[in-house]
Amino acid sequence: MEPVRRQQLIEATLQSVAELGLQATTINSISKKAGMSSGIISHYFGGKQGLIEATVRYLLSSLQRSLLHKTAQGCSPEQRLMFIVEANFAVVQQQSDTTRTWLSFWAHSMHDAQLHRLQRVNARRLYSNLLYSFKQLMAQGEAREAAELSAAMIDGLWLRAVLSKADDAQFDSAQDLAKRYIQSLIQQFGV
Amino acid sequence: MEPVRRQQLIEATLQSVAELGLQATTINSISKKAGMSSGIISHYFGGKQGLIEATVRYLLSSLQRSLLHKTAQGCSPEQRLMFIVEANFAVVQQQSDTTRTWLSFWAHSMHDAQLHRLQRVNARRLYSNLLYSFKQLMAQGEAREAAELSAAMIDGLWLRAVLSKADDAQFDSAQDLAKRYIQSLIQQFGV
DNA sequence: TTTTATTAATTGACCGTTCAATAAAAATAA
DNA sequence: TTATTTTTATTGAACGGTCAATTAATAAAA
Repeated sequence: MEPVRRQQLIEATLQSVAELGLQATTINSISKKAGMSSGIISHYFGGKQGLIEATVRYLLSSLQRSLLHKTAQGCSPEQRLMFIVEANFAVVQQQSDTTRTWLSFWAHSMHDAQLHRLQRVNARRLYSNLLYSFKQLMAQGEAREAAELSAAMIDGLWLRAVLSKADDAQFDSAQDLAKRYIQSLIQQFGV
Repeated sequence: MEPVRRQQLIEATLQSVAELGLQATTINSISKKAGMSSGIISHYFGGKQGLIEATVRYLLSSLQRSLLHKTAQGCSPEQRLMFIVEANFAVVQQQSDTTRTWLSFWAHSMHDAQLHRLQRVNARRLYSNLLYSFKQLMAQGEAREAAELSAAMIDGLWLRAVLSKADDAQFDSAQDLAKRYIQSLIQQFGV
């Protein structure tokens, strides 16, 4: 029963944060959405904080899993870079907007040590995923700069799309810009 | 007395949000920092919400004012673009980090209509400030794309620096990357 | 005195957590 | 099989604390 309930509560949390924001998300708003009692949260997660943290961990591993799945049967470095962009933008894919949920969590990470650790993992992972492929296309020094710039461009396009409450078409357009930017980096620095 | 008190309360709000986050900022934490009673907030701002909104407005106008000041006695399009970057990164300037304060506000804007309007103003202003200078250096179509990409790059570098709790040196390094990126855009698209 | 500025105590709503009670399921004994 | 006990899963009311907002009282200035 435990793994089922944990998953249900995590999904209810995602829904509640997407809808109300982290600020207005309470154990009541979550448990009501999950169709359970409020006490169950403390029972399975030790408290609200534990559930929030588990939810972020779930998002993180989803992102990672989606990238691994796309690159499972090998691909070229260029293609892998495009997959990284897709994975990072496709956080939207699932029902409702998980995007604003990420933003809530990252903003909160500035004042929460545990969440900040998770944020750091996420930022470094994007960078090293990019670096790995760039290194196969250019010298190490250029690859590092390309990875840093690409990471910033992806996050920046994503952030501006989220904040302006962009629709799917606008998200796709931002994703295209990110891809074209990476291709221009390859052309500029590639051997 | 009113304008003095309003300014004091706005600055106390900035301090409190930078220190505790928007989530944990209460009318008590603000009024204590300002050395006043909690009731004064309702008196001058109608309530907590009004004070938060006034604080964001103050940040927005500070940003705009700082750019206007730098470009007061005319400058070349390239130089103006560099000034835009500086203005957007120098939100740090004042004591303590105002940066995480911005992040708190923008995250909250996803669930607050009034704040969302202010965010939209800010995003568009950065874009059109950039566009104005790019148009003097390249064709309109290229200028539009350059402005969009630059805005995303600035925001992305800024976001990653804030989230990783970068120190002043790392912030400067991010700022340099942004400037160099804009220069590369000019070289690429410039007539 | 009248007006303005400010305080500090109070109010009612809501927060997260705890916990005794209960329902359902599983195990054991008859 | 049936009856009984034990374990597991879940509830929801109660508690202590904190929030934003209000308000009557007070101090200072005009």
